[in-house]
Amino acid sequence: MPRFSRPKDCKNCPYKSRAFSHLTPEELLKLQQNCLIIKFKKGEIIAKQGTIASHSLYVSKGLIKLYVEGQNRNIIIKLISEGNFIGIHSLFSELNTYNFSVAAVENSNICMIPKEIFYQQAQKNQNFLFEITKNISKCTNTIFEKLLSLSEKSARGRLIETLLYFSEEIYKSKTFVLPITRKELAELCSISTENAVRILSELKKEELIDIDGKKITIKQPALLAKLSAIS
Amino acid sequence: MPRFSRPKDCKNCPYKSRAFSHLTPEELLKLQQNCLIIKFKKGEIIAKQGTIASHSLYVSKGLIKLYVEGQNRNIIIKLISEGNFIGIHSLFSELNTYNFSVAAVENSNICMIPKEIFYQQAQKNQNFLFEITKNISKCTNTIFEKLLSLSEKSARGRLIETLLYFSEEIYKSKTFVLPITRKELAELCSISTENAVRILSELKKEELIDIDGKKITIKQPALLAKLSAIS
DNA sequence: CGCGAGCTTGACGTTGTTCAACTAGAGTGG
DNA sequence: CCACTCTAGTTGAACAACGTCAAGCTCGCG
Repeated sequence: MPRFSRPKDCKNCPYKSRAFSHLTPEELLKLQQNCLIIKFKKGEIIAKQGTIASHSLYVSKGLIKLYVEGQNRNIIIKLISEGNFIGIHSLFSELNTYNFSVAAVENSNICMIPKEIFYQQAQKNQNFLFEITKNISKCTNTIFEKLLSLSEKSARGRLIETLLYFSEEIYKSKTFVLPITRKELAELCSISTENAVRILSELKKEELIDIDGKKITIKQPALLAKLSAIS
Repeated sequence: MPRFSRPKDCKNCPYKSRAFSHLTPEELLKLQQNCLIIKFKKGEIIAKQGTIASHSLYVSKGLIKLYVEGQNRNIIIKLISEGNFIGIHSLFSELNTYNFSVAAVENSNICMIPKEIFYQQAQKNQNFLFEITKNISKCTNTIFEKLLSLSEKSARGRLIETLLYFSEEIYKSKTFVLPITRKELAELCSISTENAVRILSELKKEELIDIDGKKITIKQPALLAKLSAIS
């Protein structure tokens, strides 16, 4: 099985970005012809901190993590699911090297368009660029929220916040299967693995959640939301 | 003395944004005619967290702080000096309310252009929007760096980093006068005021810096840089 | 069957916050 | 002009939160 391919029909792709709906059929075709879909297996690195951002990256299938390699441990900035660009702001910043790494959390397909083509398109179509700009703004807000969370909340508050994020935003269900390891969960909250495990155990003991391996059930969403807000 | 005025000659303003150099004389004039310069005294609030972003904000004189009001204490995200937009990403995000507050650290002049006018201009002139997009990307990177610093470094490391920032980036001198109080310095590093004072005293005792009230001298920049990186 | 990775728990030390007390200087009103 | 008050700055001590180290456990895989 080939590890890469050309997209067949971007126009009718159910996962395409809203930005692409602003393009003319010709413009879309041009991007399609220059786009490569690369398949990444779980755990594989998609982009590496410090390398030059030569392509736009877009998740067309799967789940990836955007993280920074620290001296001791990594920090996961966020998970990105299908239908979203990855760190698109890096393409527009002065120094165009990635200040983060990207890896596949699940088997994923990534659409890659050369930076120049993407740039040309942004220069040509106002609404496209506008949509990209909004995208970057949203990304800024996400990081902003994370900064606040890190600065204001305790480890417990951040972990609860993350669990609710999975439950409410990603899976939209009170029961879900964590797609990541305990270590990654900890890295996502910027706490130690041991502390993450400890807090999970406490929350179970307090009957706020239920745990069965990677299967987690939110038992008291309202109370947890309150706890996350104040602690 | 009036607290607000219309700009007289944006074209020749020495502090104007690079984005404005992409405008035609007519476009610039239109912005100028719709722009208000508001004078804020030290300590006054320029924009309040939760309110709607109705104008673009630009620092044409002075120094301002962009901060978030927490339950216990504030968190200063960054200081912004003259020649820069303030939280421009808020203008382009879905919900257009500020998720931060802005206040004058020194007496400052702020140029305000109604959002609609600014938007129209962005829609009309490709290069202008492109420059704004780069601006937002840069802002994202700044917050990103702050997030990393907060997650990786100790209080001591963050404080040293901030001192070096003032010395190297803002004042470009080994001796400078802190424009902010100890409390604000602490909020800028996301630590308690007491801890900030304590660390400053330690650094003085260790002969790494010198302190005389708000006047600070960096005595061993290289060593401090090293300390900031690893701690 | 043994090995390693992921997970879990306990013990302990470090870091940083909070509380409390004190000082210095600036501004205010009698 | 002097007492008063308020804020900023400073230092010490107690305490809580969190990370680190160590040990053991389970499960899947070679």
